[in-house]
Amino acid sequence: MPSTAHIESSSTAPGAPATRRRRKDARPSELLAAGLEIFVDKGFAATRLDDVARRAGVAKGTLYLYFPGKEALFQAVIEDGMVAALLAAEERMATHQGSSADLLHELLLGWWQHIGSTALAGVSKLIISEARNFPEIADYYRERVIGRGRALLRQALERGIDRGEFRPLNVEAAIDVIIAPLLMLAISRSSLRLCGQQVSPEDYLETHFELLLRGLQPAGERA
Amino acid sequence: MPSTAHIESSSTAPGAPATRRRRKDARPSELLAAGLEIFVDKGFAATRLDDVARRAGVAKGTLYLYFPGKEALFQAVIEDGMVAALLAAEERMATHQGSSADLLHELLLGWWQHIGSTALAGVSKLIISEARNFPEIADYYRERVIGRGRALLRQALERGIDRGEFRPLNVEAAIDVIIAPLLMLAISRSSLRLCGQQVSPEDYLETHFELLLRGLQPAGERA
Amino acid sequence: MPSTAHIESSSTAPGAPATRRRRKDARPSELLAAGLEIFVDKGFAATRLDDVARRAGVAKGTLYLYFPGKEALFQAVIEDGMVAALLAAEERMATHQGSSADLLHELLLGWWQHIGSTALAGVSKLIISEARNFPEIADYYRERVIGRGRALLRQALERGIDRGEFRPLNVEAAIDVIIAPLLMLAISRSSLRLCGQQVSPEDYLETHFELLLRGLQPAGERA
Amino acid sequence: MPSTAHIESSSTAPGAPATRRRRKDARPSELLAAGLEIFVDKGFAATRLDDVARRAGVAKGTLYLYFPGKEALFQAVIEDGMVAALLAAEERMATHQGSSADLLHELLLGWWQHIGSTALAGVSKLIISEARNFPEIADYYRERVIGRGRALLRQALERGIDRGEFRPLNVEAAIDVIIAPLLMLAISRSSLRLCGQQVSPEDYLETHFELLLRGLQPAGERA
DNA sequence: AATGAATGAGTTTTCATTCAT
DNA sequence: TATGAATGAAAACTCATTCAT
Repeated sequence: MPSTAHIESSSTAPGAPATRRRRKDARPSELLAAGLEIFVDKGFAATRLDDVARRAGVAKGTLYLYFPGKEALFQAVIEDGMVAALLAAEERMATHQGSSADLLHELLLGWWQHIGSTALAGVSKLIISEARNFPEIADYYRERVIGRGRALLRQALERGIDRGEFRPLNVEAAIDVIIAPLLMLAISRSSLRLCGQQVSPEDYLETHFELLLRGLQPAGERA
Repeated sequence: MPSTAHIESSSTAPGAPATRRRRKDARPSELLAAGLEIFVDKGFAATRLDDVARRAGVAKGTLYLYFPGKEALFQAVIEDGMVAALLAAEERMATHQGSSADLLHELLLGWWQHIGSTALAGVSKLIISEARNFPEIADYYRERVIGRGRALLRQALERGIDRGEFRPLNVEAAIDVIIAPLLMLAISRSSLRLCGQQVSPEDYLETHFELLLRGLQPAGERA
Repeated sequence: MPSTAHIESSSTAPGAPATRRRRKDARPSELLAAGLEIFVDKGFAATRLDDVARRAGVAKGTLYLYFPGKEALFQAVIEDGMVAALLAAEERMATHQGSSADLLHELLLGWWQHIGSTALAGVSKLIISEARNFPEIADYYRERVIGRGRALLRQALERGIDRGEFRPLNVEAAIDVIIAPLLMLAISRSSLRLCGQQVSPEDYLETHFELLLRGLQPAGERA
Repeated sequence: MPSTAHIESSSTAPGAPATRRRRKDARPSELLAAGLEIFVDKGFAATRLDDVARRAGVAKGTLYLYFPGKEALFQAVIEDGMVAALLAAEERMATHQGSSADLLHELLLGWWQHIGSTALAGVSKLIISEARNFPEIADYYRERVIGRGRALLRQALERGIDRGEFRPLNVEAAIDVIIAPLLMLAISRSSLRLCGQQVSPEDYLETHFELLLRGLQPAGERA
């Protein structure tokens, strides 16, 4: 329901024929949304296709009209989520003009607004839970999604270091350290608020940013 | 209930009779270890008890002599892991005398040495993956394990702030932000190195610590 | 019920309007032909109505406009095949004037030309495969088709015996023995050439006839 | 039930322990027998594994302890039947000493006694019905079983021709023609007595033999 | 008339759990 | 205690049949 990956072009012009045309084209995304929800909730093995179908408002058999099987649905769910996440990420990168600190801030908040706080956050938990059972999917996710995110951060960090805004440091390690709290936030929300939930996501992210910014400052500068 | 899953060989006391030590005690821990491994690998639902038994070197039926069912085994595995983790944590807290920075460093490294790098790390992934399916377990874990870890960190942070070694900040949020990279490291190792694996765990942790320390420094001080 | 399955193009009368002849009549025979092909190939249970429809070039739903269900289609296919086979057989029996041996030869070859070598041969395999699942159909087939064939042979044999062209023998048993190679040939072609296929159908039938003729000769006569 | 392919060595010495040992070793052949019966009756697709299990007196799941799936059971059933049939055939071939006519007679009757009249006859129907769905099985059957039968007949015919007992003729075609009534008899019994059933199998075979023998006689000889 | 999306009963298959040995 | 054969409930998947368009 929330943020279905495909932004349904339900915008059939107001004057369009009332003929509620066969659901054919809407179905897949309804199923994907339902699948995402339940897969995230229960995991792959514990998810019953019957439940997915019911949540999507169709019968079990209908699901098989659109996906050849459980695994295919799972893959489609992930892929769909990834595509949406990447689209969201790309948009973020509109050439930024401010300071590197601002850019960083922008990245963190942007992630939260367009991914972390949406249903897409669940994909992360899913990948983590099922990585061992679906290594190819995990690989793909690491390359495409994580990789993209890392690249964005790398750009920001390196620019900051070049400009003397940030102190030199082990960039790759830093990237991972910066991403971790984001992923944990996403996971936590999909899991059962294991951590990072004693405070609001906003405070959490703000604190993360503050610590990070000071942590990156060149020696001798003031906060 | 049955003690540690991993620190086996505890009773191979030199003077012990060559006769195999009472299997009764050994079996459960072998089963727990096998269970942990496979549950972490596959998740609860996808784990076949048959596989667990085989890995433990017993027949499927034997498992039922020690645990009333799959779920009970799962709970025992988690509990066992948690107990071990807590024991490891407590030992760490021997009244520390150095600076708060040192204490923090000690906490991070200690976690790595006694938990993050051991099989116990898998428990985190397990909890995350199954939290929604076993809310009580997740609750318990959050209170006991995460809670304990948070308490340790809180102590360290508050002491540092009190002593003027750290700047004042949103402690609860900071705790979460500090823990996140640790959890991600643990999870990552149990999953398929989704992140935090471009660099060695040591570099990763060191970078985390460096960033953190500077991030915590009172304004005006030099790194 | 609807006539022959295969002798299509019957009404392409020269003077017919260019407008496609009423489809209504054509559909069933297309469906029957498609049904025969696939039922023979896969058997009743393994045949998907979807495939039959596709092969007939219509949608699955269309099939239900002409037949109330799968079983009805099956029955119609068999019936249609039987009717066609009987028509073919009757034509053969135009009062024959030659020797009984010639008549026999005529019967065997005629069977081959009008049934054995056509799609109708498949019906035999179908009946054999499904007899136990559709006893009424098998009964009907035995009475009508096999019975008719047996009658033709009986006539020929008895005429030959009466005229002294053939030796007296157990006519009923002989009929079965004579028919068997024909049926096996038909079946074999619909199955996967299990036997009777080391040689051409023509040689096979010729050898059958030769053996038979000598076998029927009165004692003391030369071949 | 009749003629289970594996002659169960139930011959556990009379004094053996009464301990009805786990059925483990008896199960497969019970399942094969049950499978043969039902597969022959219904065909592959229409056979429910549940029924096979029930007929074998076990639960559905048990079947899977011995065969990985429906298709595997099917293959095993065929293979088992073939092995038994071949064994029966080989025994028949004890060096025969009489006339070629006697040998032929022996072959036909022997086939009836050891195959045609037993449950093995059903395998033929099965192969014919399912040849198109399981081409490899059909191929194997043609080579091994039919091929073996043809070889036996070929030997007999060629010997007879060499000795002048039979007239020269197209041996390969003759083989097929001779086998056909046997196969039809077997099939007929497994199907619904479509033919060859107006008379007893014995009369049928006797008539077949008589016709055949006369049909094979050198020109000029008396019956 | 024709279509093909949707349905759900029916089968195959898996696996936690039981229990006789 | 330990075993592993047996069970059957539960879930994936198929496909004949229906029906709104």
